[in-house]
Amino acid sequence: MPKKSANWRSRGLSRSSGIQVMTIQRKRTVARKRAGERIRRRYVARRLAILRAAGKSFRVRGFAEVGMRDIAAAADISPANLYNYFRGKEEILFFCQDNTLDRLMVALKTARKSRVSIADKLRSVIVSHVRCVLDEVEGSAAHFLSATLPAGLQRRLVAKRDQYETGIRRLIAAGARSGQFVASDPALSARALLGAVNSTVLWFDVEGPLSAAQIAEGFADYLIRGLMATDSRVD
Amino acid sequence: MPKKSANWRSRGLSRSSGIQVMTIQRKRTVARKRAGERIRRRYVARRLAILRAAGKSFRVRGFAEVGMRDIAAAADISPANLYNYFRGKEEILFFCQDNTLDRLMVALKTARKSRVSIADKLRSVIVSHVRCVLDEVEGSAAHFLSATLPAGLQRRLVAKRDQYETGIRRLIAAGARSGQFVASDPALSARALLGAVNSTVLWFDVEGPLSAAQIAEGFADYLIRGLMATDSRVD
DNA sequence: TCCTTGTCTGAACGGTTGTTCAATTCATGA
DNA sequence: TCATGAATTGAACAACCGTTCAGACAAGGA
Repeated sequence: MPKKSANWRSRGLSRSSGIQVMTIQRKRTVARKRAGERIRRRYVARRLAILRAAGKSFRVRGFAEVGMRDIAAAADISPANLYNYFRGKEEILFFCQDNTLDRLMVALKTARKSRVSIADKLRSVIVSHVRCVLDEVEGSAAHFLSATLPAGLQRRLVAKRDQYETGIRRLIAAGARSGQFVASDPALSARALLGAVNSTVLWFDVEGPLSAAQIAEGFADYLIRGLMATDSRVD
Repeated sequence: MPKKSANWRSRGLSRSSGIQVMTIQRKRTVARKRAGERIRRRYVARRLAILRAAGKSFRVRGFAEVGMRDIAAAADISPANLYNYFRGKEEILFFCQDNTLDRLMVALKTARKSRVSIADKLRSVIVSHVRCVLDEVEGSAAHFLSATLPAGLQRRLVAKRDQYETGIRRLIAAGARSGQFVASDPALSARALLGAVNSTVLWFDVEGPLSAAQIAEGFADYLIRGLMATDSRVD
């Protein structure tokens, strides 16, 4: 890392989901007075395109192996221009993973609210998870957090990930309490389950024999069967 | 990568398991005539120490994040001296993973030969696998092959890994044929199983609440239960 | 003892990395 | 049409990487 990045041209809309990422954001340009809507839209679109390109690269080659010049090339942009949209490489990774985690959380909450059995809720979560991380346009391996992020960003990602993991753990625990699932350590089962689904990014091939949906179904079958109490089996 | 490493002081015993690694090995020193046993032993001991130090670092921080200077520091040695024992960083990673894969294969073969049920064979493999990758002295995440190795080494590792995976797949298929396991896609189940056990290296903490053995047992319970046919359940 | 041989190291090399910056092009609103 | 500011870029920077190398050091064998 060459230099401590000092100042960055703030944009007023640095985070589309509203959360303030960096603690200090020195403003080079004064706050734009009612910035043009088209400009703003083009800006967020470019931003998204970069995130997609970077996410895809990270997913197939790993964070450390992908350079800024690679990301720039994948996004059809000059390396320097990346810094108009992100503070640096680490922030790009942060948004990739943060975005994926948000989508996982949405799927979790949706499943929790649905009026089906706990097993079916969990199945829905697993299927969504696999499709989410394997999704070609927005996918990102959410659980492979390289420990190289700055402490603050890292802490926020880990917190969100833990929230997700806790949700799954609670689902498993509830299933056990209701007698539908076998009694076991929910933390351990959750970790095994997540480890399995996350590992798909390591070998999934878009042109391979199995589609993401097929993998999702197969994994869900296996991973839920392992939780089922014997006497509640239906098959 | 600064330079194509050209010549390297060959040692005659470059590979303890006998397989020739590099195709060309220019000899700087003429073949040692009956080299002193003490010298030889000290040499392989240092070599092993380096591998252990490097493996531990790789496991907790990842291949790309660990520099030669880190490995050297962890092994209490100067960076330059590493090159007396290995051709370079990539070879160190290769030996780490190759060694782990060898140990996994041994466990697999042992389990296969034992006269127990297929489920118990698989359980033994899973338990060995978890303990193997979490082992503090020699552990290494065998399935996280960074694609940055030179093609030749990479090919050999992948071949060995596939051999292992096929073994597990066969075990699952055999269980299904015998009616002990439920019918499913063995390839998919094997991948899920391996993904789960390999992911333990990402969160395992030596000082955490769960020992490696406990994790191994818990994972084996869950992952085998998911394969069991309903009517052959005993619990 | 001396000579040989292997072990070890500090300093450096070339290359690549993430990042910055001055300058140029482009788009926009008046 | 022009002026303003955003968007973009090539070139450069400092830091770090894996690696090399000449030479200092230690240790056996004679």
